[in-house]
Amino acid sequence: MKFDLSQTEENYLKAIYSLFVVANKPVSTNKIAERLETKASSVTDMIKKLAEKQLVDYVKYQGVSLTVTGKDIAVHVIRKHRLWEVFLVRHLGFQWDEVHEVAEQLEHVKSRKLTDGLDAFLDFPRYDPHGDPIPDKDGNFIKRNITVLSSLKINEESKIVGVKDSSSAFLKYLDNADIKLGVEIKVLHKEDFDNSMLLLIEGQKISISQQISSNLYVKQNKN
Amino acid sequence: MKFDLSQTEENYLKAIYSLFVVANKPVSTNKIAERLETKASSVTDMIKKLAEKQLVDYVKYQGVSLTVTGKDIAVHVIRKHRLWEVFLVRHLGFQWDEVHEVAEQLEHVKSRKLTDGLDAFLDFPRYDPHGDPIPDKDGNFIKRNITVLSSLKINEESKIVGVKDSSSAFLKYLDNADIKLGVEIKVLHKEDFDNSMLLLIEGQKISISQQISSNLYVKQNKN
DNA sequence: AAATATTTTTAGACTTATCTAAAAAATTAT
DNA sequence: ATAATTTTTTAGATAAGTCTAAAAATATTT
Ligand SMILES: [Mn+2]
Ligand SMILES: [Mn+2]
Ligand SMILES: [Mn+2]
Ligand SMILES: [Mn+2]
Repeated sequence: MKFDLSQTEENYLKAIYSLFVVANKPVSTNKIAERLETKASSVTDMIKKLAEKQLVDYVKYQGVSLTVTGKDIAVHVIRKHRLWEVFLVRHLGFQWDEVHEVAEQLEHVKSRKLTDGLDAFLDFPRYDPHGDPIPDKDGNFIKRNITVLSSLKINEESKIVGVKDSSSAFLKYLDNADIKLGVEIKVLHKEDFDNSMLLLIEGQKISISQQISSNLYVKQNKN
Repeated sequence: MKFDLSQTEENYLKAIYSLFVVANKPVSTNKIAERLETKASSVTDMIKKLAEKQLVDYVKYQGVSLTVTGKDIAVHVIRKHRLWEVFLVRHLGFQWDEVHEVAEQLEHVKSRKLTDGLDAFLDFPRYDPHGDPIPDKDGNFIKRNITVLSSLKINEESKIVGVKDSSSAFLKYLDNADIKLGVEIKVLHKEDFDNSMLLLIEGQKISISQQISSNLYVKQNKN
């Protein structure tokens, strides 16, 4: 079977994929609707279509999960999305909070040669500007050994490697606070009252709320 | 009024634009249908919609032409198409006969920052891989002073600067015959019988049929 | 185990873009 | 100028994707 999916179908697969990754069980109609900013009834209709194409497994009232083919397609779309984000930041002067909307469009362009050519042009980047791993041409991911900053204890040292929330608002906050991916941090203090943290980042002491620390991914230094 | 057109609408504007450029009079429903490989009745429907949005001027049974806004949009889409073609050839290893299909998709991606960023990244190219001029950000074209090779007379010298037919078949023929944009040529002989031409290209004598010579654009050397 | 609340599906309607077949207008030929 | 031909428009259908409102199934309370 030849798979020439619509942008809408691809977006559904991507949504189901990422919801499944966090929940680890069949995804509900409502969750998909919320993610895609549409109505549950529309989701049901689309799911039936995808089930017919054997891209999802669907049991009425029990949620959906991706078939192997469905997952392959979803991962391929994610690959394109993240490669384009790298391109936009590295070569076209985009900020990391500006790339998502454009990548949402570019990820649907269909051309194997384009995707793999872009990958090679960028020298096979392994992470996108938000620290998310980029699947290779066979759909293989790097499985990251990652923790959320808020779970670190006092005096633990680690490196900031990603963002959980990649909204423009959050990313701009990080820019202003001079918090970048790749920098080493040390937890100096944790406030019991509001769970805020005092960090040492590149010689600077910075205090961040739990809202912030729970949306930053870190990789702990082995010691 | 905000213009967020569908890909289909943009393709109609582009088709009307290029048909108008050659005909220099309102474009017929049938011509548009042929160009877009659709049916005349579908074209009539779409034209009505575009007329309502004031992107085309339309008089029943008398054909369509673009309004100023419609033309601006069409030219902007053409700009994107050609910029992407340059990118694909220069940076992703595409051949000039491979770019069109992908550019047809990329031209519909909406982001001013993307288009202008790409333009700057490419160092503001003035021509695409087929020799077609690229409109600048304000929609201004270079008006080329161009002739068709078949109209040259014996002993006239000129430079190949573009292709009229940019089908993959024709472009591949040119590759095989080692006929590239930018090379100087001289007309050695014209055959009365079939209008074929004997050319001198980079020291080589090459004979080409009229089918070929009438699809190559040249710029005559001033002497 | 019923009653209540929530989630999911169905039914029917709407929009965009397309098609075929028929009607209307314009063009060309006689 | 009439007739024949071609082009263009209209009418009515279809498919994709969406919506609202109502019905059905599932989950939660009591
Ligand atoms: Mn993104
Ligand atoms: Mn990203
Ligand atoms: Mn092209
Ligand atoms: Mn071109």
